[in-house]
Amino acid sequence: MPAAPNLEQRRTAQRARTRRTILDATEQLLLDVGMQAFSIRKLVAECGYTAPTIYQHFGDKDGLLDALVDERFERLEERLRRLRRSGDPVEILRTRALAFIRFGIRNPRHVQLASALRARKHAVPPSMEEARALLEQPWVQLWEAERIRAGDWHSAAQALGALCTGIVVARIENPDHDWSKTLADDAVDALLRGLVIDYSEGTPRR
Amino acid sequence: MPAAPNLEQRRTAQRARTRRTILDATEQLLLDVGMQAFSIRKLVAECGYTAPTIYQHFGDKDGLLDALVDERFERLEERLRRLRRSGDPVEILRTRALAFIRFGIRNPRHVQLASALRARKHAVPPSMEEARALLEQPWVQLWEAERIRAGDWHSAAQALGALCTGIVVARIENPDHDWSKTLADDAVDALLRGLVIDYSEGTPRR
DNA sequence: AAAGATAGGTAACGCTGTTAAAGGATCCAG
DNA sequence: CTGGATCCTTTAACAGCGTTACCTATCTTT
Repeated sequence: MPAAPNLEQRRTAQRARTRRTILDATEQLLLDVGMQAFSIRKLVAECGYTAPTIYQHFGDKDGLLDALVDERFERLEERLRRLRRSGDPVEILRTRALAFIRFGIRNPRHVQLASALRARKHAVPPSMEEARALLEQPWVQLWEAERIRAGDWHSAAQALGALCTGIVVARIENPDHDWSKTLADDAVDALLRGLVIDYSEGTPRR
Repeated sequence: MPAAPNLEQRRTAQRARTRRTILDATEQLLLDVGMQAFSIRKLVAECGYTAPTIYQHFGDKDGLLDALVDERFERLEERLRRLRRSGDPVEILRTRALAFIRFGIRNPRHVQLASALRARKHAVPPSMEEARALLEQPWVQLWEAERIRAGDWHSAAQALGALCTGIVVARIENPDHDWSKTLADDAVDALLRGLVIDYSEGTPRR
């Protein structure tokens, strides 16, 4: 049987609860009115707390949105970690890249927010950096196995990263365009074919 | 010898001049303070005109920025048109894609602005759409020559477009990262190798 | 029971985009 | 040469924004 909760424990628990409430309301309002029309005033009108409370917990409007984005990107990090780690590094790359793209397409507002936040401050949410690292890491093995066609290891990793963000950004920025259903698969496959030496044809896919 | 300018001609000339002044001041202020801190008040304090004048000419803050972006992207369109149109379509694609990326890297503020504007309104600057069309057009020839490896024609075009915007966005969003000097060349080459059937090795480049 | 910390509320400051109403300059008709 | 119409520009204000100095109530500790 657990001991009665300490004072400090209760306090931090309370803090966590109000943080949660505020974050949930933020997410809801953001989905309702869009990130352009989102404002602290509307948020406090809906979430029950008042402005200074929010500033006490998150410091800043950007801090609040940062927290929201970071939290969501932690899910991506988790998912990437859950995918299999062993086997052909190219296959790992392919799987992670597709998961990355899928996540971006399913969370357009958060991606957009992350981009806007990075545009004004220099800070990147740590979970996002972590996800990128997971997407770059398998390239090291390929490099050591001398399976990278041209250029250095960074170049290849950055190329795949750029392709992923490019697909996500393009699809987010004009969702009405009739995007090829197989775009992500085709593009990632093609880039990997072009970058890696012996991934030309005999891949298990298709 | 030209006739004395008509009244209407003189008026539109005058309009064009003030438009020019305002746009130049906008560009300057934007470069000075960054797009986050840019405001109409600061603009009117620097350009000599007052707020309603600007609203008369551009309708809106977004309209003003739209005009600025559109104007700049017309340069890209021109440059893409100036590049050679004949020869191997793959080579045309490669050249245009690299010009596209180069332009984005050299005009980060305008690209960022275009992205931000597209995020709130649905409108895309026409010159930007034109540039994209120029980047997609050569794919049709490749498709007719049955030189596209897998998927449909749209898929390939969208993949290359996504890679280009991805590289630009990535480099703009964190300019401090030490980007591989050959990233753009390597990435575009690799993707084309993976997408097009007989572009594997014997390209004139390198 | 007194004292002190702490979460939360009140009300204000300075800034923003935007616009209604008014002021002039410039051109045509008589 | 003069009266009137048509633009273009300015003055002054509105509503909403992010943010913060100050105050209040509640609850733990001594």
